[in-house]
Order: sequence, then C-alpha cells, then structure tokens
Amino acid sequence: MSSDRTDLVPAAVPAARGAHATIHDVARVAGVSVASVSRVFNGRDHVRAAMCARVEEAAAQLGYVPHAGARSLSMARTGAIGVVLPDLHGEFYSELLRGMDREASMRGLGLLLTVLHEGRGVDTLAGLRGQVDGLVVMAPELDPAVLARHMPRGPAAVFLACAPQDGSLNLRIDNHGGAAAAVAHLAAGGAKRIVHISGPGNNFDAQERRAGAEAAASAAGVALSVIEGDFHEASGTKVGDRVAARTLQADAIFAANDMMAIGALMALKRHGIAVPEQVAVAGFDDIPLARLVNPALTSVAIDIAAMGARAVAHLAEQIAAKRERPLEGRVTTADEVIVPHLMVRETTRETGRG
Amino acid sequence: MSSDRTDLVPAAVPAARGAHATIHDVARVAGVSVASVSRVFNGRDHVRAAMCARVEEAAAQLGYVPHAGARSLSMARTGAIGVVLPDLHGEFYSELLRGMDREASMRGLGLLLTVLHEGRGVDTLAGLRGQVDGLVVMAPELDPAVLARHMPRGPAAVFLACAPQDGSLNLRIDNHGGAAAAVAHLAAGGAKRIVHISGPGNNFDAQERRAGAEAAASAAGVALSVIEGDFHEASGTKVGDRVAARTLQADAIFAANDMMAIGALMALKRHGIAVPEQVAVAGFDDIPLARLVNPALTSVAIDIAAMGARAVAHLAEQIAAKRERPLEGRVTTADEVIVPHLMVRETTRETGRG
DNA sequence: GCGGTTTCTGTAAGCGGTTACAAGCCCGCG
DNA sequence: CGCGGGCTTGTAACCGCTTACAGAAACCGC
Repeated sequence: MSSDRTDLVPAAVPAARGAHATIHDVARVAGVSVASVSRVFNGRDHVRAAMCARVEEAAAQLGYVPHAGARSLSMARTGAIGVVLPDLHGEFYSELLRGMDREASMRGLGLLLTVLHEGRGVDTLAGLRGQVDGLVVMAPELDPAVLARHMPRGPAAVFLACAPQDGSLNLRIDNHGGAAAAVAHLAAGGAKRIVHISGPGNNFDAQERRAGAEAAASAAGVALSVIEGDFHEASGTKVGDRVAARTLQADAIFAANDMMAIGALMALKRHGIAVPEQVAVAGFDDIPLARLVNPALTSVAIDIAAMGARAVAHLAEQIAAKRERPLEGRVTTADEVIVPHLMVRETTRETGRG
Repeated sequence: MSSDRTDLVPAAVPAARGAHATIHDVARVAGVSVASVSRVFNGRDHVRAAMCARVEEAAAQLGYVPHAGARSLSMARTGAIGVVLPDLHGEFYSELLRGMDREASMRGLGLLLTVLHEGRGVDTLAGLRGQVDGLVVMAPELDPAVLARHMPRGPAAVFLACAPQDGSLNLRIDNHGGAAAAVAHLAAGGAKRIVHISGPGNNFDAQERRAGAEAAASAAGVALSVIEGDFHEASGTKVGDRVAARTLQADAIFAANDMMAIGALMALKRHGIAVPEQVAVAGFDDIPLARLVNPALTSVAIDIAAMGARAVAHLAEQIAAKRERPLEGRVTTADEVIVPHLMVRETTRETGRG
C-alpha cells in the first residue's frame, strides 16, 4: 500500500497503550518493507548496515518485540516442549522439572506443563499440536494403548518411565533391578519377613518394582508380603501402624517410593519401634528429603534431575533430526535404561540380626 | 480455488504419516467450506445437523485436531499463562506449581514455565508475547525497574511475592509480620540471643523478613544478630556449626526459610546440641518437609499451593476483564496480602529457659 | 407463487510473522 | 557507456484458523 504516503512524517502509530507494535508498524516507521524488518530480526541474509540501523531504531522506539505465536505459525516451530506429568505431588516432580528446565533453557526451549489429573487430561494431549515441538510424557498409570491413541501426530515424543511405546524413544528406570537390590540388601542385613508397600496396581513402575522385590525375596529365601499403597505418605503410615501393632509381622519394610517409606518410618518411631534395630526401612527414588529424615532413609537412588534433563535432551535431538529430514516418520532410537544405585543410610544400617 | 475440482472423489489427502490434516483437508473431504468446519468445531452459530455430521465424520476419518498455534493467532488468545520463577530449588516451588496447576487446569489454561537462572532470562520475558495470555511473575531478587522494563506490554500480569510493581496486581506475603511473630515467639520462649540467618541481601522477601525480625527483637528487648545466607541448606549448616562451636553465641536461630533452618538444625544435632533445650530453631515457609524432620521444625506457615492458585485465579480474572474491555490498560486492583501464621513444633517447644 | 425474513453456508480478509521470487540497485569490466 | 552479475530490497503468497459479510436457501403468511 503506497496509497497513504501522507505520512512523510513517520506518524508512528505505536497503538494505544496495551497493544503491541507489529512488524508492519516497525516497517512503516523505518520506511522499509516488512520483509526487511524480519530479516534484520532474524539476522540472516545480507542486510545493509544502514537499513539495519534504521530498523533497529524504529523497533526500539516502538518497543517492538516479535509475536512468538505468529512466528511459530509461519516457521512451524514453537520453541516449546510439552511436559506431561501424572501429578505434581512431592519432591520427585520438583526435581524432575528442575532437570528438564536446566536442559531446556540451555537449548532455548520453553516448558509447557500439562498435568494428567486423575485420568482427566488425556484428551487435552492432542490439543498440544501446534503449541509444542515435542512432548516428554510421563504417564505410568495410563494404558499404553489409550496413551498412543491420544498422542498428537505431529510433535516428536519421548516417554519417560512408563510402559514403553512402540516407535518412540522410551527412557526407562531399571525398577526391577533397583527393587531387587534393595530387598537383597534388607535380606543381607538379616531381615526374614519383609513387607513391601507397593505403588498403585495400575502403575507401571509400581508393577516392576514389585516384581523385582518378589524376585529378590524368593532368591534370598525370605518372606515377602505385599500391601498396595498409593505413593503418598499416608499409605506408609498405615503400614507402619500395623507393623507396630503387630497386626502385621515384619522386620523390614521396603516401600515403592520414599514418601511411603517416610510415612512408615514416622509411624514406627511414633510407636517407639527402633529403626533399624527392630524394623529396617528402605524406599525408592532417593528424593532430597530422604537424607534429612531421622534416621536417614536408605533408598534406591535415581538421579531424578538428570533423568529429566536426558529426556529433554533426547527430545531436542529428535526434534532437530525431524527438522532436517521431515520425510521419515518418528525416529526410532534404542530405548535408554537408567540404572539406579542403592543408597544405604541409617534405616538399614547394622540391622544386627544376621 | 475452484480450479482443481478434479476430485469429485474426495481423494482424501491426509498427508504423509507425521504431518497433520488441516482444516482444509477436512473441508475438502466433507465437501464443505473451511468456515463451516470451523463453526462445527467451535460449536457456535447455526449449523445444520446434517453438515455437522458430515464434518465430524471427515474429521474423525482424518484424525483432525485443530492447530493450537494457528487458532491462538487468529483469536488473539493462547490459553496459556506464563509462570516466571526465580529458580526451581526445593519443595517451595513444587508446592507453588501444584497450586497453580490446580487452578489453571480447572480453568482450562496451560502453564508455560520460565525460570530466571542467575539473572539470565529476564530478556526472554518479552519474547513471551504472543505465547501466553498473561504472566505470573515471581522475581524477588530482581530490581523492580529492570523487571518493569522487560515485561512484555501485551499480556496481563500478576506479581507474586516480590517488590510491588505499579499498575499491576501484587500478591504479597506479610513477611514482616511473619518474621516478627517468629522472633516474638522465640523471645517468649526464653531466648536472649537470637541469630537470624537472612536470605540474600538483594532478595525482597529476605529484606522484609529481616526487618520484621529486627523490629520484634528490639520490641522484646533481646539481642539479634544477622548472618546473610542464600536460602540453601548449606548456609544454615554453616551457622549451625558456628553456634555449636560457640564461635557464635546463640540460644535461638531464626532462618529466613526452612531449608536454612533445617541445615542449622542438622548441624546442631550432629554436634550434639540439644534442640530446643540448648538452642531453639525456627524457619519460614513451612514446606511439607518441616514437619518431617526431627525434631519437627517450627515455621512461619504460608499456604504455598493456595498462594499459587490465587495468583493464577487473579490473573485469569484480569485476562477475562481485559478481553471484555480491551480499551482500558492494565486493570489495577488492590494488592492482596497473604497473612502467614506461626506453626509451632518441637524445635521451639518448651525452651524452658524463660 | 411471491416478497420478506430467518437460517445456513461460502468467500475472503485478516491474525503477525517468514520467505521464495523477482525486481532494483550498484559495481566493475569490456 | 552498456551490460552481466552479485547484493539488497520489496511484493506477495503462505502458515492454519476465525469471522465479518454477503449470497443462497429455506420458510413464513398471504
């Protein structure tokens, strides 16, 4: 439109306070085309210094900042990755997010958080299309088939600690091995009757941990009874109470996560049961809190933050690969297994009944 | 383009695996215009049932899901809010995010996380324009002027627990009152020489808490010395060590947050100092961990999750208001103050030196 | 059966950018 | 001085969706 050249005086129309200047405003004020403004801002192509300066001045004057949404639409790249988590309870997710953020911000990516509350939310997954470049999904309680059905087609995806998805990269925790190590350790310390507080039955990690615990117990020839918990402190408390009341015979408790272990630990202490002398306790995850409780909790340690970082790193690489050769479908890389290690602390030290 | 009507047979072009169908594909397959498809999907306007069915069938067949980015561009509404946090360390932010998510997901909003690492990141704030409808900003260590300069103009904003910004809604914690209550409580318990482990000097909350502590100490006529910490456990440990070594005379420690208090507590215990008999300890925030350490930590409790939820709620309302009357600039509502309450636990109980 | 409504539906102009393509400029060289 | 070619720059066509507007169709009573 060279029609309204009435404004040799730029007439800067920075729009009423509140609205933002667009690339067109900048172009008009600088007296150049929008393409040039775009070029200046994307720093590529050959732009003459003089124009560069003019544009930058105009932009500064108008307080122009590119509109991320518009840019992502035309570039087919949002610069954000979606993080899908089952819940936000406890330190585990705090650590996980911290690791993800570390990696993402290093790569200039944003994190769009989506929480799957109690089954709700799966259907919002598909709606992420066009809002993120990729997805890190952690949904240990979701049926893999249901999950697959709801995944948006476009974005790349990495699955974290849940039932493996075909054709995608899965980052798994060696739950079986970790749990087995913990139970073997308890048995070596003299435990004869171990109670395992498992996670919810529909939780993938919980299933694997339980299986690992059972395998190790039978290998060591010790008794193992399982009580299903929900990963929250309260279910640990309940078991601790029962053990203290002798309603449940046990000289060791292995919980499928730390919060339940801590619940049990606190309950035992409240009832005057000596830990680890009378009952040993071990957990899983090694959240920062584990070493702060008293006595400090033995736990199967996974570097949660590192795991989050890896997931993001893998995803970022997958996104980049896809960008280079968009033809091929999802890049199927070998799954990666995170190997935990047993962190022995006071709740299992010197059980002294061997 | 009615040029390529070669396809009376729909010829469905769902695009190669990986790419997503667009609204045009659906329109073509259903034999209607894109406007109609859009109407069907947005459920408004008058659409005849027959067409509705045709469109839905076509969409299902193609696995069509609207492109969130494109939609947000044309509607000038992203459905996401940006959450700007100083760091992701510890349980505080985990709780905060949990509360924010609760409120946001209830309102159908996504959370785009942005962390301001060590000063870096402020400049990315403006880039959020067009990616979010509003911002919840928590930046207690940032100069308010710097912050104001970097805020994107478009989105609404709520400031959380940081130096108040003019013309925006600020959600503040009564740091002064909370700290004063803690110190008064320590004094009432018999403390004569209190050490306050403050937060970083450039942190707004830290400054207020320190001032509150000092005011209460002088009101109660007890000595208060301040040692600057960094909100991490280690700075508490250091102070605990010094107190235990009598390098620092104190019969009570008040830390500006719980992690430092816990650090001090652990250090004291390690050195065999009886808490609270020899030295009482109190913290601030009342993170979930506070009641789990041994002895359980007295703390100035703020309902962190609720605070996050309120911030999001306020922001959502502001966004809605803005949408109704876009003319007026930022809606300036009265600031809201969150009043903490003292949660007395074992680390200050029965000091017995009154 | 017809004008006047009312109810659908399609066309096309955005939203705010990017970018292929072509036109314009400037330069040196023959 | 004219011309070819390399830099710059502008034009306009997208990206995928919404929506104002106008045209088409259906419905009404007479």
